[in-house]
This record gives sequence, structure tokens and C-alpha cells, in this order.
Amino acid sequence: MLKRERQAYILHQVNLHNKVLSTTLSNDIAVSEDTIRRDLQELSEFGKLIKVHGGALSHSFSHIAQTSEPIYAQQQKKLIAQKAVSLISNGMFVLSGGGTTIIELAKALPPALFASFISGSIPAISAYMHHPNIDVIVLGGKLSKTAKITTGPDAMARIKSLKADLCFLGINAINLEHGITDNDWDVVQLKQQMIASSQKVICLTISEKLNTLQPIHVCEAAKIDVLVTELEPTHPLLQPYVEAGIKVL
Amino acid sequence: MLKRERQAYILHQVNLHNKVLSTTLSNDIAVSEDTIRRDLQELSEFGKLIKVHGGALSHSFSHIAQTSEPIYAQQQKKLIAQKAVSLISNGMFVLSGGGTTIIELAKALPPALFASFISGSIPAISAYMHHPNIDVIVLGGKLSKTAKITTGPDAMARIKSLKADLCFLGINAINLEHGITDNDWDVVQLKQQMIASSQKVICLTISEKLNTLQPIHVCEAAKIDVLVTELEPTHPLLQPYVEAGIKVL
DNA sequence: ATAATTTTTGCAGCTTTCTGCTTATTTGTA
DNA sequence: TACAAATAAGCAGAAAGCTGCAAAAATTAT
Repeated sequence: MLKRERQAYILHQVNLHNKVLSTTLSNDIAVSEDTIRRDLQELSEFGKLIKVHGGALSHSFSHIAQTSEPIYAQQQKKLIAQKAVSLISNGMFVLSGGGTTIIELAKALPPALFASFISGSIPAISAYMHHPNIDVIVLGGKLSKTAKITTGPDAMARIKSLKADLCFLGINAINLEHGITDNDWDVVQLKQQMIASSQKVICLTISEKLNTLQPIHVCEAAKIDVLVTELEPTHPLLQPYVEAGIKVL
Repeated sequence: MLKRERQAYILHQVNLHNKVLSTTLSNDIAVSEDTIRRDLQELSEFGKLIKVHGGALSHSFSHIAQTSEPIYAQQQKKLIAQKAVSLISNGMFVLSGGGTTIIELAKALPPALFASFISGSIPAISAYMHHPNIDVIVLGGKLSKTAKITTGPDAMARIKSLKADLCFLGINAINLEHGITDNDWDVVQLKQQMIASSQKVICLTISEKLNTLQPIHVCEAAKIDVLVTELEPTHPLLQPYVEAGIKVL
């Protein structure tokens, strides 16, 4: 295996898993750990990754999720993102909220996709920013530290002034009776306006959040056009939603 | 076998397998490795493939390997940030641009500082966001992929509508005759408005950029209130600026 | 057709790169 | 604090690369 080839493999692994161990790589590629270490050294000098004791971390990991908490249920979220991506076509105007599921969506966007994404979520914007062909429009306003998303009248007014093709929302709780509910007042205001300003609303959530409830009402279930979870669309948990006329992926 | 024919064969192999080894090709075509190497050299000069130690890789390989660059002269920038931090007091309203030096400033902010920071630079915002006591106000607009900063009339109008206590600018080039100059039209517009909307302008730069010139004019040197570099304020390079009435840290 | 000229090719000798190993040092953790 | 793992530095053998040169092949001119 050529050196560059090896480094490309390492980079691929880092971007995929957000972290790699020297020992694992050494076993995978069948070269000594010294070689791996030298590769990591070199890659980190070129800023392709962040070298740490024992291996390396993806750059996005430290920039986007500097808290370095592992993302909960990341595999499910990656799967959700994969499904959701298929809904986006070239030239679309897309509104997006924040949350870890949306980040996975951003990472899963195919490089060849041309589209415009509007968001106030700093982590989401950071992720969209790395895409080669996407136009990113940032919603201004005061940043909510907890949600890492811009809020306030500026953002609201901006969203109000446009009509997007799609709206992707990562949601915190959903059930058929109460619809989407959440726990952050500012974020709820935004989500409501986003829903109002989009042709089509797509909700992304892990199945764990199905049939749960949060204090603040966002919108009726009927407003949702598509629901994406990590489950098969035929899964029993999803049937009530299908029957309610929501398209399930 | 003719040279052209041979090179066509090599290209075919590269496109097919994404990689080729000099030794393999030499055996396949029955020419010396030197010849192969010369072919690869030539093909790589025409950008048809990427020559590496031991063979060559298809161009598709290197696309993966394009991410961020390492931060140049990070130690100097950390020092600059340390000095600059002392200018900020509790309760201040601070405008900031983007750039790696500003990021270092954001990281160097003391946790006990209470202040409001306004910026359109996504990396800077990401850094401010992690601070416990700082209010972050995000300038909305279309994101410039190269500068990673929001631009356009929205951001301009927002800045125009306020008067900040301080404005921190990471700058690309400065000299006494031409003042601050830069190379990105959109960014220059923003910087000019930021300068106009601040009581005090603080420029951060590594000494390497002193007495250099870029194509686009930002403002006169006289507009600068404080200049921060990694050098001692008594350093000869800085004396002309001191004499011009600029406070040097 | 033949000679002159240019290009291409292979080779020898020398330099550089790569990789695994050893040893000394640093780092993280129990 | 001490112990195990990880790292850095230096070294050596092997592989790959480079340079100049001369022979061979191809091209052009006469």
C-alpha cells in the first residue's frame, strides 16, 4: 500500500468515525504503529486532523462539537441522515434547524448537490460550510448558548420573508395527540416560523423520541409532511403516523 | 510500444484502479522503471494523475484529502491574543472580524469576562459560543466560503445600526503609507463598516505582515487606535507606528 | 535513400525516502 | 507515586528516485 493511499484511508476513517486509534489502524493496514504515527503527524501538520495521545480526532469534531461529548445514538442518526438526504434535489432552498441529527444530515449531503441552506444553528452552519457546492445563508441574531442557534426578532423576520422548498427539523418530542413539542421557548418560536415558511416539513428523530411529550407546543402532527426515523417504515411504532397521513421514511 | 500508447495504457490503469505501482507497470509493459517514472512525471505535469513515491494515484484520491490548513504561526498569535485581551472590560460591546488571530483571541478571553461580541465569522462565533459569560450576536447573511464570514447588505446594515466600544480586526497587510489593505472585496466592505461603527479600532497582526501591501484599501493607518503584534512595543519595526500616534502593545 | 538531428530509452552511480526496530522519554491513569 | 502505554529520536536496510550519458529509435532534411 502506498503512503498516500494509506493516509487517504486514515483520513477517511477519521472523517467517518470522528476518531481513530493508532493500534486499530496499525492492525487494519498492517504496518507498524510508528508508520501510523508518522502518518498522523504528517496529516496533522497539514491540518487534516488533530493528533492526540493514542490516535487522532477529526477536525470537525473539535470545531463543531468542541464539548467532545460523544453524540448519542450516532449510528441511528447517520442512518436517518442517509434517508433524509434523498429528499433534497438540486437547486432547492432548504431551511434547517439545529441539533445533532441535522449535523449528520449536513455531513451526509452528497458533494455534487447544489442547493441553498438557511440556518441559524452554528454547528449546522459549520458543517454546511465544508460542503463544496452549497450556498449557506446565516440567520443573524442573538445566539442562544444552550441551543447554539440564533434567536430573536431578526432571525424571525428573516425566515418570515422567505418561502423555502423544504424544512428539516430535528425534534425533541412528538406524539399524535399533541404533535411536536419542545422545551426551549426561543427555539420553539423559530421552529414555528420555519414550518410556516416552508412548502414541506420534514422531521428527523430517533425512534426513542416517538410518542413522548415536552412542555412547549410547536405544531400539530398534521403539519408534518415527512417523518424520518432509523426504523423501517413498516415498523409497528410508525403505523399510527402513517395512518395519520404522514409520509414515513 | 510507442510512448503515447504506453502513457494511454498507464492512464487507463490509473483511472481503472485509482492507483498504479511503477514496478507493476514496468513488468506489464516491459520497459524499465525509469521510463515508467518519466511517463508518470510527464502525466502528472499535465495533471492527469498524481505522482507519489512508488507509483501514482488517480486524481479522485486527492479530493478527499482537501481540508483545512494548519494555523500558521500559532504561537505568535496566542501571544497577540494575550495582549489584546487586556483591552476588554466588563460590559463592553465588541465587534470582531474573522481570521485565525481572532480565534486565538476568543480562546484567550478570561472566563470571568462579561461582554457582548458581535461577529459574522463562523469560526469566531464557534469559539465565543463556548465562553460562559459572553453574549454572542451573529451577523446574518450569505456565507463566504473562502473567508467563512457572512457578507452582504444584511450584515452591513446591522453593523451600521450600532456603535460598539471596540472593534478587533485581524489584518492581512498594513503599512503607514497605505494603511490597512486586504484581498477580499466582501470582507473589506465589512471591515470598513466595522471600523466606522466602533469607538476604538484594534488591529491584531503578526509582525510578518507589517509594512506589506494588498490590492484593496481598507482604511488609513490613522484610523487605527491600537496595534497588537507579537513583538515588544519597543521593537524597532514598530517605532514608525508609535510615531504616527498609534498605541502599540 | 542516406545523413543529420532529435527524441527516447536503459543503465550506472549516487541521493532520497520509507519503514521497522531499538532506546530513551513522556504521558495518562490507577 | 508508580506502572504501562504511547511517543520521539536515531539508525539501518531496502526500495524508489534522480542525473548524466551513451546507445537505439524515430523524425526530418538533404
